[in-house]
Amino acid sequence: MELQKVDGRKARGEKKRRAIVEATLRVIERDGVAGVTHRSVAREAGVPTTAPTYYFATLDDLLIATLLWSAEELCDDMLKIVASGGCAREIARSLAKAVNENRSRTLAEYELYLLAGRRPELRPAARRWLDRAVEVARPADPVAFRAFLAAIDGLLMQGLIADVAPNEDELEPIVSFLIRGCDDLTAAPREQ
Amino acid sequence: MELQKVDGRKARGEKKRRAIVEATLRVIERDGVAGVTHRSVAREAGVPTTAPTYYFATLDDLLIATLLWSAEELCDDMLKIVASGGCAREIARSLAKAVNENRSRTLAEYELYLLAGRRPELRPAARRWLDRAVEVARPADPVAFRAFLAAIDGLLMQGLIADVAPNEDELEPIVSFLIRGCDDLTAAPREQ
DNA sequence: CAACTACCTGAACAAGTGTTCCACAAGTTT
DNA sequence: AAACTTGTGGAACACTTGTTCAGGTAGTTG
Repeated sequence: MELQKVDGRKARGEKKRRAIVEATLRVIERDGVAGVTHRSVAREAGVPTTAPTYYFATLDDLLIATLLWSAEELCDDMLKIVASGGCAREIARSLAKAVNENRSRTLAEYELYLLAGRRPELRPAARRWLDRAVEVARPADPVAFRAFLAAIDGLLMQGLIADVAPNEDELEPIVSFLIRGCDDLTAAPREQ
Repeated sequence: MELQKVDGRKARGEKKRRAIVEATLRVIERDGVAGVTHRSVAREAGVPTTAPTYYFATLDDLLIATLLWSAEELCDDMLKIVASGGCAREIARSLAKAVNENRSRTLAEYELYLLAGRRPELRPAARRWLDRAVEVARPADPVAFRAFLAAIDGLLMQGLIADVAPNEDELEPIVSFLIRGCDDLTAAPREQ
């Protein structure tokens, strides 16, 4: 009991810290990275103006913390897409969901990508889902798999700038084309 | 002579206007959309602080004008990639150039994409190269072609967040995989 | 030449920014 | 209990932002 006893103050603080990060992500989803200010985040999180400054030395630190955290969600989302049993229908469904129901989240995730392009420290986080995808899929044909991963990014981005986002029926044939040849994406290690 | 005589004042104004747009694009390439302010643009263009406001009612108008204009360059660049004679080597070379020599320009172009995601008025411009690509290529297999176009976006984006951007040798096999089946992308109807 | 017009800009303003500071509240330890 | 640590938040500061505006300047016209 005494062992895992933690300072109640720190516990509450840590909770608030996470609340601030989550509020920041909501702001990014709504208004983009440009809309992130100490005050807008504080308002969104329902904390005083100075709270974000207290928990994060600088606005940049808050942004980076938020994006690193959101990168894990990106990773999960993407892996869910990739590992949809290698079935084109499932993959197409996930992609369609990303550009429709989860549009703002997807948009936020690509803001992360872009920011990573300018800030090397964010790159490992932004790239993580790509590395993990290769790990879990163990593709028989690495080249085909890289093409597949690239196309996922492209389909999502292009889906975000379409007048009406594509649905799963439109996406399915394209996905089919991409995964033909890597019949079962997760198959490789068996015979080798 | 008298016919095409234009007010010298207006001519100078139009020139300055274009200089401001070009300066804005340079700022975007260097610091991203976030770095665009009346003052930063004015400094870059070597004009007084109020000049951008004079020529563009609002900062947003300036940003939109710049992005619409840059979208034409994006279109040209992308078409150059797509229409590299349908040869994988050429396409790979163009892609490698985009993420190396022209890295900052490519980054700026994806800022346009992302902004278009949030501002419907920018979407037609951002999408233009996709439509034009289909026009000029007249692909025999539209599905394969869409997959190819998506993969271009993905390869570029992923190239931008890599620790070391890929070179043409790494890209070539992936491109080859993508255009297999659409042997000659520009082949379909040869009836001129 | 002067009159006119259209373009241009320096100074200024209100609003919003990141951040600091300090008094104080809440929790923990001695 | 007192002494300490940690969390909290209102006021304030220096600074940057977008935008306005009145006066000035260059180009055109009579």
